[in-house]
Amino acid sequence: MALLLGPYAEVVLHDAATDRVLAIWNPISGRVPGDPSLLGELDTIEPAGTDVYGPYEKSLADGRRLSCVSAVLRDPDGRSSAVLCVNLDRTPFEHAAAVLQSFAAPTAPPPPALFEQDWTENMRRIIGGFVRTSGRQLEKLSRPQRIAVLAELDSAGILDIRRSAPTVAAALKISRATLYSLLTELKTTRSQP
Amino acid sequence: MALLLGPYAEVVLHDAATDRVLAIWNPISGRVPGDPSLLGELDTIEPAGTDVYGPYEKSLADGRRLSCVSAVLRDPDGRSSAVLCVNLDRTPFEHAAAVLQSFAAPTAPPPPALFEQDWTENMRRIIGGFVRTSGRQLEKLSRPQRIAVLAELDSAGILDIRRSAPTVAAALKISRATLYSLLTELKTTRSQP
DNA sequence: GACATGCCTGGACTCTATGTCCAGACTGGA
DNA sequence: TCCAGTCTGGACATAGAGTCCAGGCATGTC
Repeated sequence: MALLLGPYAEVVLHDAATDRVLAIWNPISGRVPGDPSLLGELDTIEPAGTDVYGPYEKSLADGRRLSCVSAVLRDPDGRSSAVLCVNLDRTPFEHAAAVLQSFAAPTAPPPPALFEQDWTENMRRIIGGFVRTSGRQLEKLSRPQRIAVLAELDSAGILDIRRSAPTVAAALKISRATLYSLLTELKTTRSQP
Repeated sequence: MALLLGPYAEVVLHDAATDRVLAIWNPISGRVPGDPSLLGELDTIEPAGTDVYGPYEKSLADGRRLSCVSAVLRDPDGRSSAVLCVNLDRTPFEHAAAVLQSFAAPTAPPPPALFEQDWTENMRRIIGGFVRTSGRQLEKLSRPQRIAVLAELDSAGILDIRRSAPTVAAALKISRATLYSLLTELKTTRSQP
């Protein structure tokens, strides 16, 4: 697979037991065998049916975005034993697409059609992404981490939506009171760092 | 210009005095000389500086989207006398871009990044679009027309944003009371048509 | 085990935004 | 001139947004 997909795809084999990288081909992310996988709660991402997840999106620290699929490889007895991930660097395609689009595109952003109708989906993606990259369960986040998630949600405009507060609090599994407590802390530390 | 831009661009010359099409080359929109221009309040769209507007976006009934620029050609005395519009069919470019994008794109929509941060921009575009297609000034819309705009704004989620009501009312140049009046009428007629 | 610390929580509370109502003003016809 | 339809500012009731606090529940320390 690594050969077929040329220099733009990274193929990683994870050990599900130790949560570490077993082998890696064409390492875009710079990981080496033995590194922690940070798969976190991959198993619970998509409880629907198959053992193949994705395609979903991940980002590298340098901003490149990857399209990823993962497959769980199971023992004969059914317990998972390894996870195979293929990460494709999208940037070249995005660049080419941007060239084509910009040729005729108005400077105004393409009418965002229906404004992100389902903001709860949006919210869940942000929270889910944080949980996955931080590698800790939602319930076990530290206070600063919770504040960080809130900052993301806030700057994504989620909190400007009517009646969102209770929903957001529920999604973060904290009380409404705590939500506001975190929020004021976020704002004060932002103005006096 | 029509020759240069091949089969994908329509060039139209409008008579500002009679608001009708003077001449048209390569008619994508199917208009012929003598047709009404429906330029509406083009002159007030972008009061900033020059006599060249755009690029902005228009749509055809069949769904194709056009990138458009307009230039006002003035008499020596400074009053406008004609408007030259170039409309470029974006669909071929969009198709090509879509092919490239879909190759590596996750099925999930690309994280709408920052949720349409500036919803007021969004709102103005919807209102502006309505005014332009209806061809009537904002202040002179009929009640059903106002309801129609509100329906668009509503289904775009604008009204689900906190504190949007006063801003929306102001943008529509109606009072807050009227806004709610229109809104209840919209909702009752929608449930009992 | 006793205590201190830090955070979370439910509930009570205040204040602001939302939505409703109405009398009066305005507008475009008959 | 009057009338019907509509818009408006202001008064109001209610729901939602934020704030506050006395507890509760962990964790860590002695």
